[in-house]
Amino acid sequence: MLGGERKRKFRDSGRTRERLLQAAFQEVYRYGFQSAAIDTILAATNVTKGALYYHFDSKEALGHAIVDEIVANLVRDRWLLPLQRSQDKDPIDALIGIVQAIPARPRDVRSGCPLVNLAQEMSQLDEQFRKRLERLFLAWQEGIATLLRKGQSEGTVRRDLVPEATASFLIAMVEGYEVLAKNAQDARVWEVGITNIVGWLRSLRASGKRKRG
Amino acid sequence: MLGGERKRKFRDSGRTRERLLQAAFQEVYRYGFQSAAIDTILAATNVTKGALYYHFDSKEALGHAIVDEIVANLVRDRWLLPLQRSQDKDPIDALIGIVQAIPARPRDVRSGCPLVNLAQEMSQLDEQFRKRLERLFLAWQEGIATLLRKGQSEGTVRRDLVPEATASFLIAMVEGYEVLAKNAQDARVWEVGITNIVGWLRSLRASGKRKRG
DNA sequence: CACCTAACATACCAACAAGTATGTATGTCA
DNA sequence: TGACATACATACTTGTTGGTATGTTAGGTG
Repeated sequence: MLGGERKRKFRDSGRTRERLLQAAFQEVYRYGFQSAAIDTILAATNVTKGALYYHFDSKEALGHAIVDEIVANLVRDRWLLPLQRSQDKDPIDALIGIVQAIPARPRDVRSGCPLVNLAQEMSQLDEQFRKRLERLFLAWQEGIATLLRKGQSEGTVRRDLVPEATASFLIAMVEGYEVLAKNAQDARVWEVGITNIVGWLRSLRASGKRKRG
Repeated sequence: MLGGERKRKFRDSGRTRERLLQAAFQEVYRYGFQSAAIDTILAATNVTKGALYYHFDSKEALGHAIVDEIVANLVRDRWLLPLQRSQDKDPIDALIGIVQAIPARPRDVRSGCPLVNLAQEMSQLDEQFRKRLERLFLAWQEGIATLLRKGQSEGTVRRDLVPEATASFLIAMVEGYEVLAKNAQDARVWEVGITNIVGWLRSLRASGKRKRG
């Protein structure tokens, strides 16, 4: 007995917090942090203001939690974990696969990348925000750079390129197209971008392959 | 007599409008459109609310004017005119020069690109904004594509690439790095980006040159 | 069962926002 | 010179915002 799940609809602190975070993320993702309205988040979750301010000290703290928990997880799920999981594959093929797996549904394209959205809006206005976002960017970059280094030592990636700089180049391309596609509100812009990025990725291959040949 | 300039300090409608636009641009550039405060613009210009709403129907109309007049001029001055002026030069060299001429002072890097800032914030929220911004993006892309086409017909640019797609690729790179550098609040990120972009631009050259040898 | 605190709920506030109603001064032209 | 539209100035309204002060209730503990 002692049903762990049943009747846990009320007074489940962790779940309330999680629901607030999710709704807040959606609101911020849509309207930006500054224009995100607390009342909208409350309406979406059927939670009251007292409850929200019990879980989060301020709107700013709520925003920081969104970055630390939700956006960080997105980066992890879409990049860091796939990068780790492809330790045994060809690095370039792995990167191509990851890039092509970025959500390309109209809804995603129209809303843009959460990380870029927040960085663009907040990095100049709130140093706390900026630092948190920079952590994610650096982890992202480092994940790619590590894979590139591995490819270089294995002879599948050109040795003349600097892993960190190349990684940031890839990130810049992805984000740049994300902005373009978002402005165009058109998934085809994104698809063209993917094609171009993939073409560029192929150009990173070492010309004379060592392994397996 | 009839001094055209003297005592034209007051009641100069055009000048008042222009000052409002400039101050509004600065405010929007800094805080974003939604968070830009009319009162701040008024304080910065010593203009009253009645005067502002005489020149602009609404905050939205003010924002549209910023895009149409100020941001459009930035695109024109930094890209379209330089692109036209370099009709006689090697297209790749011209593009490299233009990219390297993008303002890289810390202040510019930290604030980002006005066009990207606005696109990122508004394209999903206000179709009027989006359309105006898209006009600028398309003009930008077309300017680059035209130069690439010229290079292709002259034999200095690779014939296998699609001018429009390549142009948008370049734009995505520039904007992507602009976002990265803005988030890092570090001009060095931008400089690394320029180096990478220039390297990529060189890869667009036709391998065997036809003209001049 | 009593008690206590974590987890909420309600009602309110002060600040600020965009926008407007209305008044006033200025230049122009008959 | 006087009428009149242009170009402003002032004061106000209405709505929204993040935040808070003060309750109330659930649920575990002794």
